[in-house]
Amino acid sequence: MNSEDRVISEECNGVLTPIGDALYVIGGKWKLRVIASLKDGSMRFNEIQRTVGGISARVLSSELKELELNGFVKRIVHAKTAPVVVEYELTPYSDSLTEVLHALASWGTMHRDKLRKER
Amino acid sequence: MNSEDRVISEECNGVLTPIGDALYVIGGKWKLRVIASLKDGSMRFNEIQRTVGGISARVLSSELKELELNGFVKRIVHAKTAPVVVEYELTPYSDSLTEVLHALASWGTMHRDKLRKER
DNA sequence: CGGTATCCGTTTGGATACTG
DNA sequence: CAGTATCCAAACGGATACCG
Repeated sequence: MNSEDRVISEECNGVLTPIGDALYVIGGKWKLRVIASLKDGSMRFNEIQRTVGGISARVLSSELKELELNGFVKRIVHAKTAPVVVEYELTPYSDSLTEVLHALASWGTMHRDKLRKER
Repeated sequence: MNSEDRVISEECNGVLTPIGDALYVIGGKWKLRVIASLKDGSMRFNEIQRTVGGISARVLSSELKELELNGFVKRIVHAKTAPVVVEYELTPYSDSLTEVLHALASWGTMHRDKLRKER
């Protein structure tokens, strides 16, 4: 990349890189939905699966690992119980996503209304 | 789904469905980036490809078709030119995504800063 | 330039069974 | 319950060639 290309891609549209960064971490079909579902409080594995709906255990498991790795979710094992109870809860850092979640949810609502009226 | 389940999934967390709706339409790796890149004004195919970066012609072509179908983008053919010139521009409806794009971009910026400081 | 067609490896993700 | 293992189908997506 030469200096003129940099001018084009960074000066003219500095929003592309941040959006790319964001999608890299919270993009995909499930991550935001898992986070949103935990907004109401901590939940157990099968509970999340039921709440999110349509996600398989295998996929949910890997999503939760990534979310933990990126600091959005904390995995809590209540030891000394049999069978073991595991809970997932949001970290304070996940609060930083409030605006994103709100914007997305309200856009989704608006869009669905629009489609309904068009039909 | 019985009525009690409905209470759980709709009343306790009515945000999941809208988020699902939104991701269905503007989710994926590229759609928001293509829209963001067109914010600065209409562009031609290869221009978009260069600006977005990392997207192949085949994929960009199919993304643009979906975006057109969903009313975010308008395809404009300047006829009577040889070779034909095609431009893509955002529709007024794509303005409804301003908040989403802004929230995502500013979160991305914040997150990148956070990672940089942690290293 | 603005794409489309084809090929093909990679990734995603569902279903099912299984384990501690 | 909280996952993991395996298998397998479908989707994604890059590379390349090609067309008007």
